[in-house]
Amino acid sequence: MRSATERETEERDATPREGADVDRILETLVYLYTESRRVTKEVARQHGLTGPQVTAIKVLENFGALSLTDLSARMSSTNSTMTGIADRMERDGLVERIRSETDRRVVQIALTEKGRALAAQIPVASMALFADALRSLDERDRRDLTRILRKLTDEVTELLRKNE
Amino acid sequence: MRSATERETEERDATPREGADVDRILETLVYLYTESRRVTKEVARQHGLTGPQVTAIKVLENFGALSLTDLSARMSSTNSTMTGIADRMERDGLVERIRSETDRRVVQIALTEKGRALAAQIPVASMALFADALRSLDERDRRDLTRILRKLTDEVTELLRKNE
DNA sequence: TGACGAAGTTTCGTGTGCGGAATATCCGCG
DNA sequence: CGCGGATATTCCGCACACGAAACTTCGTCA
Repeated sequence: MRSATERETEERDATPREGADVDRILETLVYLYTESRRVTKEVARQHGLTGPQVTAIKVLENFGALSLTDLSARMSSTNSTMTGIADRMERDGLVERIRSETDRRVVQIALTEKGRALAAQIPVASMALFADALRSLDERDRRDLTRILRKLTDEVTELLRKNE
Repeated sequence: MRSATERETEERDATPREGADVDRILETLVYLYTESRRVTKEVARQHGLTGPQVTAIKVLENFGALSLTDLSARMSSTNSTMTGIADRMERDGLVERIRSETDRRVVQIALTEKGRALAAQIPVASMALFADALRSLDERDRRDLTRILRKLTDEVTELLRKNE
């Protein structure tokens, strides 16, 4: 398969054709992730929020006020995206921006009373559907999954480091 | 932790505190998924495309012309989203819309010559980073992961069916 | 034939999501 | 002090992403 040019590094890929199960795994993950996000959004909407807003509100509830950079890192988002989310949450009176005294570049995002009250009403942080499904796994499966995900994370980190 | 109000339905959560590993797994999955999407987008950009456009082009290469509904289903997207993606790809001469003769409601999305040529140049369908990481797993881990994901999918399907 | 509900697509409004540029501030070094 | 590189946030333009509404066409049933 592939093509004729195979000069690249091929440390792995011992048996060809094995891409089939990789494709299957990917397709399944995309399905699970997409469907979970859809449900999360639906649940959030019942509280007048969006998906990312629920995530933000729960993160802030757990960790207290965070700088915009820390908050976006926690959410695997980017600063420019987080700015918009914070804007809309500030507009709706859920959070407030507090300029740091010690470092005036930094903006702390803090829950307002209204935000805190709303956070208390929402039981799950995010991806409720996925979390429910995970809870249905037995102890052994969950350990295996954790182990495999750690390997994947290490490999991804390695690949990212290598390419930049 | 949490708070004192615990009156809610607690069918599960037999042992409290076990939500910790679920949270960890979720966080890891979100990280892996997000980072992979970022890299995919980066790779796509080197061909003048976006992430979803690469996915679409490879799906169409594999399955031939598809109706907009079928294409969006394959991509775990929605019709309204797919309309926009198709618009931009049509604008760039990668695909063309062909009205079905038998059912004039249906629009077939088909690759143009330019689109087909571009598809041939792109080796991986999508989520290249994730796929690379998956390939680094040994046989046993991959089997375990497949097994666990199947359980998760069944559970998610069940939960979705139950709630609607 | 005509009404009518169902199915396929598009349109609209809003909210992410991202990279790159612009801005403001911090820090160390001379 | 003043300069330049690094860091934090915002701004801009574009591409998703989704639900609801509008529009066209289809199938059916009276």
